[in-house]
Amino acid sequence: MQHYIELLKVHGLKSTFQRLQILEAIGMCGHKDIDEIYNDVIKTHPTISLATVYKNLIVMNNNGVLFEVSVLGKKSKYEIQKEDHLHLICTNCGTIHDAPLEISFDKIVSVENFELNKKEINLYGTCSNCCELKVS
Amino acid sequence: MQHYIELLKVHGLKSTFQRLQILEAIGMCGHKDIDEIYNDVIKTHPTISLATVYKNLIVMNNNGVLFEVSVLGKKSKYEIQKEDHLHLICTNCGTIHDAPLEISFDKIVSVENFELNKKEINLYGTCSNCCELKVS
DNA sequence: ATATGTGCAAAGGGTTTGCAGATAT
DNA sequence: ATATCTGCAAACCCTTTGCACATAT
Repeated sequence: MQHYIELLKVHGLKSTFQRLQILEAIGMCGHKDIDEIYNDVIKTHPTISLATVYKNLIVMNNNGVLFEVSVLGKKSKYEIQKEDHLHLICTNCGTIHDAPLEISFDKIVSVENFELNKKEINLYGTCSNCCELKVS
Repeated sequence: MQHYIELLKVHGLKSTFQRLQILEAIGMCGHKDIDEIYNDVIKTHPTISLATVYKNLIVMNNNGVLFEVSVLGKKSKYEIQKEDHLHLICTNCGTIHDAPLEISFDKIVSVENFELNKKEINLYGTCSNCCELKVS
């Protein structure tokens, strides 16, 4: 909680109850799309507006408080600012799992003279949980 | 042209003039979003409907003829089926440049027991062209 | 011959916007 | 005190859908 207040302050955003609830909802499981966030937040704040969630995701994304993770064919999910990692996206159950990114793109970036700002490494497939279910 | 007819046939889709034009438009520069494709195709086929372009992008994507490349904050672009590669996406001019993907994700995938089906590696930044323009 | 594809127009639905009142600093 | 944020409702507009006609195989 205090942590999120700091995070918002660092990025020049006011700490509203709504923003903190949104961050709590995302932090709980790592990655959530707007509907999951909204359905989570209305439990503790029944009068929050979906428009407010939209506005805050945009503003917090623009200010680097959280990041959008695009998911092919689905709505984007959002995660809280964290160090470099890749995403294992299960196309069966929809969960996203973070994994360490031990890869450097220095070579290709220097060859292409590309000024790198942001990486999005998404691997799609079936997670271990869903693999087990398929077998049994 | 003949190449695209084959490509469609291999994936069980009929070769219509509209589909071939869409593939031509994409093939011309590698990556295009729906509006760019539509604006290209109407030059040679003024009566094509935007709905037809939508339907065909969906159907050709589902059948593996082409692939969707998600671009954060913008509309997805589409590319024709090709071997593994990564994308250098310029946030200034919007162009996407392909680069070889000399990386294996075998290790992380086996550690996580993940059944990998599809990779999307997108690097965002400023391309060499736009870098030069900024300096001068 | 017939399963598919196309074009049109309308429906649908997610996202954005404007504004008055509320809130954080 | 005041700049910012929230909630509501309406507007927006991208995307999808249904249907009659056309086309590929």
